Amino acid sequence: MVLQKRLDYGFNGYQVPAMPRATRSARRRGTVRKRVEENQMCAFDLLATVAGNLLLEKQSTPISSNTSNQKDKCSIVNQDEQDGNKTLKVEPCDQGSCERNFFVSENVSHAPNVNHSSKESSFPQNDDHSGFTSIMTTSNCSERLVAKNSDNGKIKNEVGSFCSQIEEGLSMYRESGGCKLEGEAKTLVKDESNSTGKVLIGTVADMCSSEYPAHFKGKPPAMPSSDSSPKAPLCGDHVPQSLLPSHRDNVKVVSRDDDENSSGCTHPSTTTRYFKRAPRIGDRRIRKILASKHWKVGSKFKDETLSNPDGFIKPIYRSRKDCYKRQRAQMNVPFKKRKLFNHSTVWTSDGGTNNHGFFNSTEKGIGDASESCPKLQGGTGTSCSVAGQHTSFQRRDSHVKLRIKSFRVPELFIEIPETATVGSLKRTVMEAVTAILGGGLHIGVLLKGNKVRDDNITLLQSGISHDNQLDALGFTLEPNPSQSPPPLCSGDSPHLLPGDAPQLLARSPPNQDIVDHANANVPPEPHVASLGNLVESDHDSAPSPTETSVDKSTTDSKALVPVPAISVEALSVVPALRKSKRSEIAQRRIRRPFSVSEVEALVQAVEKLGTGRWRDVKLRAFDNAKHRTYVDLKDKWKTLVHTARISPQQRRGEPVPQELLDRVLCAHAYWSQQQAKQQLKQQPETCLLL
DNA sequence: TTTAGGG
DNA sequence: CCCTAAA
Repeated sequence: MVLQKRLDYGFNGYQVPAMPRATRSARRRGTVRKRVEENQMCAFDLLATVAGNLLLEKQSTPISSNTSNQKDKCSIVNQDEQDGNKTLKVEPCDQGSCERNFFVSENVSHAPNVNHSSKESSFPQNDDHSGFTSIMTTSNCSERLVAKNSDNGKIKNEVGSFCSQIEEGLSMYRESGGCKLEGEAKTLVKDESNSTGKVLIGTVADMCSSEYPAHFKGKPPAMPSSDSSPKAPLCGDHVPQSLLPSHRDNVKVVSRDDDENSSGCTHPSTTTRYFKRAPRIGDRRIRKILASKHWKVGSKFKDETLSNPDGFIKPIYRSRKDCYKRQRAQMNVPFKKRKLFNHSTVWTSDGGTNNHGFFNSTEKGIGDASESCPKLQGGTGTSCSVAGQHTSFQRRDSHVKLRIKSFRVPELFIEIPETATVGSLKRTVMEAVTAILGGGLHIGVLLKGNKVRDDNITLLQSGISHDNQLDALGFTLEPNPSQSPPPLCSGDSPHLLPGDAPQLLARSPPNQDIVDHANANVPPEPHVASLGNLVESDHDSAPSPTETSVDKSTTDSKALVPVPAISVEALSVVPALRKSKRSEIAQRRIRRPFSVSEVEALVQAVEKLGTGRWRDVKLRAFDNAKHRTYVDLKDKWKTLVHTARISPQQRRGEPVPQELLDRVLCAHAYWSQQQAKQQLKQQPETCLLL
C-alpha cells in the first residue's frame, strides 16, 4: 500500500527571542552580524538563520543537558546488565508491541548501555547479551515526536514535537507544468484502493521506533566533535547518551544519512542507521519512496503513464522497480552531483550561493549548539497545536523578528506490504520523516506565496521587513539537494541519505515542501519547490532554478515567480541528458563513510561473531542499513584493521576513536587465533586420516 | 548467496 | 567500493 501523508512538525524554538540565536548562528558561520542588525540581512542570511536554529534545536539540546545525569545513567546501565539483559532485549519489535519496548527503553535505557567498559566486553566468552544490550536503547523519540496529542505536557523543548497530522490525500498533488506526477499520484491511489494491501494512513501517533535501537553507547548522533567533549569520559569511553527520551528526538531527527550517511551530514545519519529492524520479511519489503515530480517528468515515465491510462498499476510498478534497481545499483549520481555531495561534506559557507554550503554551515554550527542553543521555552510541549500560528514580525530597531510555529513536512509515499506490522509501519514512517529531516533541510522563504529565490537581496529589499509584508512571509523546509542526488530514471527516488533510509521515498511535490503555515496569508499548500533542487545540481551557482517549481494550481504562485516554465524546462531537459549520458551503466555506489557509531556496531558484532560471519554481522548490527552489505562490512573491517595498525597521523577521514581501534585489533587478534586453532585441530585430524 | 581477497 | 573466484 502506498501511504500518503503529511506530517506537521511543530518547532517550539521559533519564538520571538529566537532572533538573537539566529544572529549567533550567523556569527558562527562568519556571517556579518551587523548586516542583520541593520536590517541589511539578505534573504540568504535569513534562510541560514532559520536553518541554523532548526538544527540547533534539534541537536543541541541533548548534548548539553546530559552532564548531570551521566553518572546516573551509567549506574543505571550497569544495573541493567545485572538485572538481566534479557528483559531488555529489545531485539526485534516486530509487532505492534513496540510500544513495550519503547517503554522498556525509556525506563531502562535512560542509559544506553554502556557496555563495554573494556575489551572484555563483548567477546564471545561473555554472554550474549552484551551485544544486545548495547543495542537496546531505543529511541523514544518517535513517541514523543508524535505525541502531540497524547502528551503535550511531556514534550519539552523538543524540537520537533512532531505532529502527526497526516493529511491524506491527493489534495497535495499539484500539477506542475508537464509534470506527470499528478497522474502518477492518482494512479497510485487507485491502485491502492483496489489492490489489496494498500492502506492510507490516517495518523501516525506513537510511532514506535523501538526497533531501532540507538546503538552504542549512546553516542548521540551528535557531532563527532562533541564526542571529544569532556563529558565523554564519564561513562567509560562512551559518550554519555543523553538519552532522556526527550533528547532522543533530537537525535533522531538529525539523522540523515541513514541512507545514509551518504549525505554529507555525517552525524545525523548515524542514528537512523542503527536502527535494528526486525527481521521480518515484510519489513524488508517496505519501500519508501521519495520522489519528486521533477523526476517523473522524465521522458520515459511520462510516456508510459500517458500511454497506459488504464494500467495504473503497471506504470507505477515499473517505475518503482526501476527505482529499486537504481538504488540497488547505487543510484546514478552524476558526477556533478557527486561533487556537490562531497562538497557538502565539507563545511562550507560560501556566500550562500548554494544550498549545500548553506546547509553545511548550519550543521557546523551544531557543534556549538549545545551552548548557544536556546532552551526552548519553558517547556511545555507545545506541539502541533501550535501549528498555524502566525509568524509575527515586529519591527524594532530595524530587526525583523519572526516566529515560526511549525513546518509542514511534505507528503510521503510509503509502500508497505499488507503483512507488515503496525510497528513496522510506524518505523517506516519514522524513517521517512527522519530521512527528510535528517537529510539536511534547506529552507525556502515564501513571500506572499512566492518563493524568494534570490538569497542575496536584503530583507529590506525583498520587502520582508515591511510590516505589511510580514504576514505574507512563509518558510518551507526542503530536502537538501546535496543529499539526494537525482536519480536517473524517471521514476527514481532520490536517496535520502540520512539515515538509513535508503529506500525511503518521500514524495514531495515540488510545491509542498514543508511549509510553515503560520501565516494565514500563505495558503497552506503554496508553491514550494522541494526536490526540484535535485535537478538543480546542474546549476549550482544559480540560486535555485529548478527548485522553484511552483504550483500553477496555487493561486498565489502565479504572481511573482514565473517558475513553471523554468522548472519544466529544467526538469525535462536535465533528466534526458542524464539518461543519455549514463544510460544503463551501473553506477558505482555512492560512498558512505562509516560513522563512528557504525564502526562501533561493527566492532561489537565482530567481537561477538568473529570475522568470518559477515552475513551474521550484517544481520545483527546492520540489518537495518540496507546500504551496508556484508561485503561492505567485511571491507570495512579490513580497513579498520589496517587503520588500527597505522599511525594516527596516517589516518584519514572521520577519526575513529582509539578505543574502538584497540578493540578492533583485539577482536581481530582473537578471532585470528581462533581460526588458527581451528585449523590446527583439523590438520591433525586430516593427518591422522591420511 | 556468502566468503575471502585482490584491485 | 568493486569484482570475482570459490565454496
